[in-house]
Amino acid sequence: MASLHPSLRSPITAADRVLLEIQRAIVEGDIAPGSKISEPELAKQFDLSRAPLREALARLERCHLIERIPNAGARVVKLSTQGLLSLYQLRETLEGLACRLAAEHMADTEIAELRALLDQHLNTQRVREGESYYQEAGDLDFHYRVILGSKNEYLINILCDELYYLVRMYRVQLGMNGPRVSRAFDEHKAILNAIANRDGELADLLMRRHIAASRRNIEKQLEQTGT
Amino acid sequence: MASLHPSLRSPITAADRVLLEIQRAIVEGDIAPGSKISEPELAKQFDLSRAPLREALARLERCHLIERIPNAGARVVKLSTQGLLSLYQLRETLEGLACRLAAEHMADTEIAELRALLDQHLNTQRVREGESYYQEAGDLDFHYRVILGSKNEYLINILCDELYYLVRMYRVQLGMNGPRVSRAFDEHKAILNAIANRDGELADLLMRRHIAASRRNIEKQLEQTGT
DNA sequence: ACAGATAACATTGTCGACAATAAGACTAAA
DNA sequence: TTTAGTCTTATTGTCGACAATGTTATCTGT
Repeated sequence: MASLHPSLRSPITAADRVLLEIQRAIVEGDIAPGSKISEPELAKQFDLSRAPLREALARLERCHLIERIPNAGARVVKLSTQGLLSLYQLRETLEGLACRLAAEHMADTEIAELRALLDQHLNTQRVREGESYYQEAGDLDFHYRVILGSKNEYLINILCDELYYLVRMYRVQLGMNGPRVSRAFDEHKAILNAIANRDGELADLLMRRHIAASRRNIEKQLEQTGT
Repeated sequence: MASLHPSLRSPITAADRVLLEIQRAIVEGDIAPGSKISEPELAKQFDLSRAPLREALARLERCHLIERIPNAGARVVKLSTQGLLSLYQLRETLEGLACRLAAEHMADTEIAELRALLDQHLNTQRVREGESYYQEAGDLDFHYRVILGSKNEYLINILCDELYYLVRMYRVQLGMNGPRVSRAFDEHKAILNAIANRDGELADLLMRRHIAASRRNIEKQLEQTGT
């Protein structure tokens, strides 16, 4: 694979650590959208030199969390309805493809594991109803596994390493919760069944619908908050 | 847009220059696939320090031309049938989407310009029959404009900045030529017509077929050469 | 002779300082 | 008062050196 998630790579460098911290801070809104990134300031804050920090910034740019202008500096991205639309448009298509490929390429054992995962999520959902953290983690886990099941390295890279964090940022800052939660589980189940039946076309369709529904949900939140 | 092509950005830095040079060298095979990238060596070769070089390497990794392992170094990617398949699988879907969006979002003037471009290519094709360089440039130009016409920043970024160079590497090193050249023009024309008719669905379908045909063509070359 | 440990080497990661560029403040003229 | 220009300041880009890690060759013991 071109680039693995830092936490999954053997040697963890200083740049990796600061990357994860800043990534989290941006995604969760601790660093405000649109705010300027100051290299000296951040370097002092994390107590390291600018070299590993710049490495981290390069990767943050790669996953669309910041925008850099040469000789001018970097800014945290601003969320927008247009951006959300573009992002989810892409996700629909890409994860749809991932589903179709997963239906072709996932091993039976992988499918069984995925089914076990869903059952497990269903339980935790019942126990901790309304707590969006577990729900979100479970949802991401499901999507992750399907994407990995596609066995297409470029597709995996784009979805998991480049688009994922931005998707999460929209969800965290705009709130993915409410009645959609329970429905999402049913949709996951249906997708899994399609994959298990090796029906790539149906899996594709269901995943696209699933994401479209998710998009509409967030869009609603965005309009309430105001651009 | 998250990241523009270096040559299109106002301030051109040393890292940009060396990036373009190495990029070209890798794509055209001057630096052999699979060979190790030595930072000190390249720095000496291009007569600059390792800092801008590492910046360039980070971007090369981003467009999948090299693979880096922390503390171990970077290697130029190796071409493979599997890689080609994965890449074109993705391209089919993504450029199909781009076409559908282009049919929705391109301005009439843009469509007119694209038509003019195609006519122009037809002429140069007749004049310089068989010279694949112009053909390739023209083909890329067409695809570029359609992608830009989608008006989806993430889609544009992925296709133009991340996947493009690798696509070109396969084409350059394996040779896209022969009878496919003339047929490609007709396919471009058909795609353009669909876009002009605002028939996104058809444009999507035609583009996917167009790329699938292109893939089969290269695949054939790859099998002849041997893995 | 072969396997494992060890040491010498090379390469990458990180650091602090300097140079080049852009942003902002201040002055001066209309 | 506004605006254009200049100058100051701060930030980014680049550099050379050091530290940490990976790799390779050597040495030792069986």
